[in-house]
Amino acid sequence: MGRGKVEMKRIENKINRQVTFSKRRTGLLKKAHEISVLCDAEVALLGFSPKGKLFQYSTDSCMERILERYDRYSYSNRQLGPSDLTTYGSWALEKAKLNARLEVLQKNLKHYDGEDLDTCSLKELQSLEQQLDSALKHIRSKRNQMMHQSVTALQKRAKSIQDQNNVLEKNVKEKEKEKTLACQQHSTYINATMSTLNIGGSNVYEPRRGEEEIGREMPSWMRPAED
Amino acid sequence: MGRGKVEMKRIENKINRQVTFSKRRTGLLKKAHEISVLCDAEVALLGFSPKGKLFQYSTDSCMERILERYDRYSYSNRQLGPSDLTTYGSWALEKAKLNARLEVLQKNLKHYDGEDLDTCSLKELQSLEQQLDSALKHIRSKRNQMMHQSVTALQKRAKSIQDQNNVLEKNVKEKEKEKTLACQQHSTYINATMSTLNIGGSNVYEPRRGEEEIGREMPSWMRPAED
DNA sequence: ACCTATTAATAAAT
DNA sequence: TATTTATTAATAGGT
Repeated sequence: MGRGKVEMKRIENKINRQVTFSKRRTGLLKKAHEISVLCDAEVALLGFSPKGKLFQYSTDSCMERILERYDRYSYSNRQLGPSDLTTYGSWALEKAKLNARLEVLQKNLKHYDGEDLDTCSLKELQSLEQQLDSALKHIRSKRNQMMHQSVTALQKRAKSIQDQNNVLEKNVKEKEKEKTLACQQHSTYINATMSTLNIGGSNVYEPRRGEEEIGREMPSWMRPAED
Repeated sequence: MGRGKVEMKRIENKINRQVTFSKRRTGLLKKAHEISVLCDAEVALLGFSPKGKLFQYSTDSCMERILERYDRYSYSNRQLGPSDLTTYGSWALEKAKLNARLEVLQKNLKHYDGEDLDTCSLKELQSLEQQLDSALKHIRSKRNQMMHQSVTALQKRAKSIQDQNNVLEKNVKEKEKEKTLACQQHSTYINATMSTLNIGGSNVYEPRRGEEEIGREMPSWMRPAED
């Protein structure tokens, strides 16, 4: 919304970026507040400007309570144990548990990244290989599906533009026909006058059509991934 | 925006409230993402639906880093001493950070298992595919290396056993020779006696070599996986 | 879930 | 930075 669409990528001009940030921050905070009020939802929003300055919003100005709830939610959702072990004494235990869990997950992730394999047995390696192979199949299938969707959407769009084009072209041809007719009538009149006054020459204006933009907006996967 | 203005107060109708929440949540997440991309800002957004279900967004899917930055920012801004870290609110934040990190890791793990791919963009899918592909290469290379090591070790062991064998065989042949000689001497003596006493026949003890055990201990990858 | 009239957000200009 | 305005985007209410 504004004078023209915006591409969803970093605004390179520093000034524009800062201005847009200010406007959009206002909008974002407003929207966060609105959903909070209208829908009885608890919302916490925080961020940093391109300059690194903090901005935040939280329902009832209570960031801490929401973060706490987030904590409890994350916790209970993963069924790691009672979520209300938030008293002083339990903190160390909780932290230890979380850290332990983190460690396990990170090790697994490392394996999935093909790192830290020296501690694996051959059997573990084989099972890992099998799992990754299967995951890769899933991912490729999903990617193909998404690409196909993109292509379909593009084709649809191209067709719609082509239709529009045909209509326009027809329109233009009619207009030219009318104009030619008018010119002929005019020059007939001029020539009659000319022959009387003995002056020569006549000009007809030829309009040019702008270039079309089909294909300018291609889906992201058609472009090479940046960095 | 919609068919008429809306009053900024809680929507009483439960259905409408839920529908509006869903729509606005989508919009809010989108706006958060947009300001993040367009303006190079780091944004974290989290909240709970009227039903209490969590939703969240964070730049680069890294809630943890942003909470940490928030933590540091608040910290330096308030210019508080380390003692403040022992207040309840700081615990909540610490835990939130850990939980956020856990969540990211678990999501990644799911992706690595080929699950939960619907929330991925095409670009994310492609990067995931690339990563898994590379990991798979590492893993296969590691596996080949281990197999090769196994084979080499086997060959070495086989050779050493063969050498031992040769020694033993030589030894045995010598022993036999000696025995044969002894027998011959003995039998010469016996025969002499025999011929005197007229008793016939003779027996030579023939030792049997035990079976060798080469190949009994094969590396685990040569066996079919159990169960 | 999809549609569309209408309001809201905002990009660019000032 | 604030205001204006043309334009796009979000969405309320309906199907």
